[in-house]
Amino acid sequence: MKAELKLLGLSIDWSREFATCDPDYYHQQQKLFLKFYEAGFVYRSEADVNWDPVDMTVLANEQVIDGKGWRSGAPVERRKLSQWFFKITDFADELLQGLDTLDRWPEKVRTMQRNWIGRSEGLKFQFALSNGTGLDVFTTRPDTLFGASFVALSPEHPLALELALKDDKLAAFIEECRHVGTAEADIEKAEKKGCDTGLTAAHPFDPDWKLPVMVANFVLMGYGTGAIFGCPAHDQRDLDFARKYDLPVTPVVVPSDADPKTFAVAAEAYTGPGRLANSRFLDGMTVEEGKAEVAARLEKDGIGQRTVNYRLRDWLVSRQRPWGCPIPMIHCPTCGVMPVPESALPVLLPEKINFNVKGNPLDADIDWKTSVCPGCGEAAVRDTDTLDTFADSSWYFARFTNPHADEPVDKAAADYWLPVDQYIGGIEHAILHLLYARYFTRAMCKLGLVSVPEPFAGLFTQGMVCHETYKNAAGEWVTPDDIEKRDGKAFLIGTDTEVAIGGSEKMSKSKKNVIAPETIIADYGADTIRWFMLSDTPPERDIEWTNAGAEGCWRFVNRIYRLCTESEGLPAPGTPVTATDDASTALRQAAHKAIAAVTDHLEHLRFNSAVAQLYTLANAVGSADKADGAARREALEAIVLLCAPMMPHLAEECWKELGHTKLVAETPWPKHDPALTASDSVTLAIQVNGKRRGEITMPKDADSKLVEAAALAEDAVIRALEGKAPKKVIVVPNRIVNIVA
RNA sequence: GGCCCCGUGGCGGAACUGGUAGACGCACCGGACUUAAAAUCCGUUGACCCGAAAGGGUCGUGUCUGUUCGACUCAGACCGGGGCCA
Repeated sequence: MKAELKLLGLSIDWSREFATCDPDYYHQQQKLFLKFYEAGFVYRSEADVNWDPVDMTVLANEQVIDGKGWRSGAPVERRKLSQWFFKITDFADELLQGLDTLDRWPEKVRTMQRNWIGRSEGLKFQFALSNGTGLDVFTTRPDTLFGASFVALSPEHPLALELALKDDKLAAFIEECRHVGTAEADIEKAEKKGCDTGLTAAHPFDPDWKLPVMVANFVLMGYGTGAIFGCPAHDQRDLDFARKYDLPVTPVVVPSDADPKTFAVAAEAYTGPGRLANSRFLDGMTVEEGKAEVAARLEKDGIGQRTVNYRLRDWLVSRQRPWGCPIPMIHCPTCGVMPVPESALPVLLPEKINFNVKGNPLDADIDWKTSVCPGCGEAAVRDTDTLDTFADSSWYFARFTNPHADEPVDKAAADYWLPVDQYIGGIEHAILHLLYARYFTRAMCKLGLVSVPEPFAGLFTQGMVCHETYKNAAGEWVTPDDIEKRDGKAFLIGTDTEVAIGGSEKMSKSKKNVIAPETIIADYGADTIRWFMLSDTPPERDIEWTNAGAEGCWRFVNRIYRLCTESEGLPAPGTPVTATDDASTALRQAAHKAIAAVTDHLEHLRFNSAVAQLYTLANAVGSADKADGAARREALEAIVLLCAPMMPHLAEECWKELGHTKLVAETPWPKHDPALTASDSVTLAIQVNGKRRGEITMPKDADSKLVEAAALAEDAVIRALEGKAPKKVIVVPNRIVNIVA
């Protein structure tokens, strides 16, 4: 990896290099963990967690994609375990509001994070149950309270579990629910099912109105209070459920164009705006007024409270893996959970790890895990979990500012460098890494370790490099290095054995569709591959690797080199350009326009457009035989300097060939001369009734009357008008003339 | 289901706040140089039609409507692809 980066000639300060698995790094991370612990940002709790049966570890919610572990792809299971959590939910609101300050982040990523945090305002209130207890529910639609027809508990709700002890049918139902995946999407897609508890709940505004209390598979324990009231007319899940169990469906919100007396809900719940109906004192109110009225009344009665609820869950960071950063905690039978004193850090991983054990090798390593309690000095055991490796990448950028500091973060260095000006990563990090890193930075900021609340001022999400995939008859992936193409079909090199050509996918080792950079660099050189990767596709899109494209870039590299070495009659470096003939002036204009355009494109990361400008300039130089030597030198030097960020090796070579003794790297970026980028004549298109009929060349900023007269005098215009008099002439200065006939 | 993004030649893609659609590259074809080839250089290339030619015309940015003197660009509906949340 490092060798590849060096071969590509990337400008990286290797003196700051570290690996997150270095004991020094995880030593600092353990200190950071303990600071978080002291500050109350970390807690331990028993909870239903996502268990990856292949990786044999728990995963955070963010790391479960479509019900599967993000690394292993195995369907996750639910387990109840005692685990460490970062209290990221305490930061939910500021993480959400902070998104508004990130104006150099893609809107898409900000939206994804907003959705993930999932803030919703609503009302928490209590139902009085027939067994004499109270049940808290959360709703975002208190306005629909008179449309309620049941109350539902999550299968994991404590009350459900308690009732199941005496109710076999309910216990069996809860057991059945456990077999559905933990992902919300799975639960959503599953058929809505429920089981009656036998209890009833009194409507908060009418003690005589009793609602059945059910346990339902679509109610999430992790959202709100794990209990809801169901209003079938205005929530699709509730409606599906009500239809199945034949519960009443009473519309209480009526759209403005419908009659309250006849409005009915059939197969689709109505979630739009409207006026309340069938709702006693709420009748006639809007949805918003209804929400406010119900909340105010229940708050006054002391059984309700307006609350904000988040979808975001706390970040589960314990991992049952023998690599990474050991959690610096000790479990003492007497003192409980004790942090390892800072003087006893780092807690190093064992030197030898025995993987031939069931479960976590650290847990099986008696020598390693046996310790003494820092409180009472008696025998105790270490926490055998390691931190989620996403923690490692959540603060490394702060460590980079001074990677050798004795503390996790050197404040002065961090203040100098942070926030990161331009962060680049794949869109797949939109929620995981980018949310965790934002959380860490805010937590560190609260602790005074850094001064900035946000880690990355600018974010750019780049695309992937893709390539065709190949499979042999046995269905195994075949690397492109072993393929040759004949008549659009692929064969193993030197044989008639055909292989199937699959779709183009992100280059990955598992699919073997990787072109190793070393090979390409050996064939074409590092600059060709750099140029190729930038040349056609905008960086945010996926790029399709084709050899044909690379060949074209190789030609350009050679062309630039030839232009610089074979041009004749160039004056010495630094010679002022004095010629004013047309050819020289035209070349100078081309050079300065390119300087202005390339500079602008590069600043906006539009590398493909910058490349196109350089081709245009190279074409201009190539055909400027008549231009003065000094003008040609100026244009060539512009090409070399403008190419340098993309093709540094070529640029230095050409710069030397052009007679310079300093490096391009030491040379200032070129500046364009505005006098040369503004031409004094412009070509305007002439339209008749919106159709282009010709063009005229006029002095820049010519008087509209003159432009109009010139346009009307054009042969093509006269022909198109067919003798009709123009009704109206629109002159857009320096751009276009449209004649309406 | 909701929200968001995307749809332009054979291909990758240009086109700033509505103002000459297809820049630039790839590929293809033709030509020059060469005994020949490679390399290099020059030229054509959105579709269709008229013309011997010069040239001229019609259509054209997923589909259909609309706004406008003028729409790849704005609005609405739809089709297709992708993403996020369900």
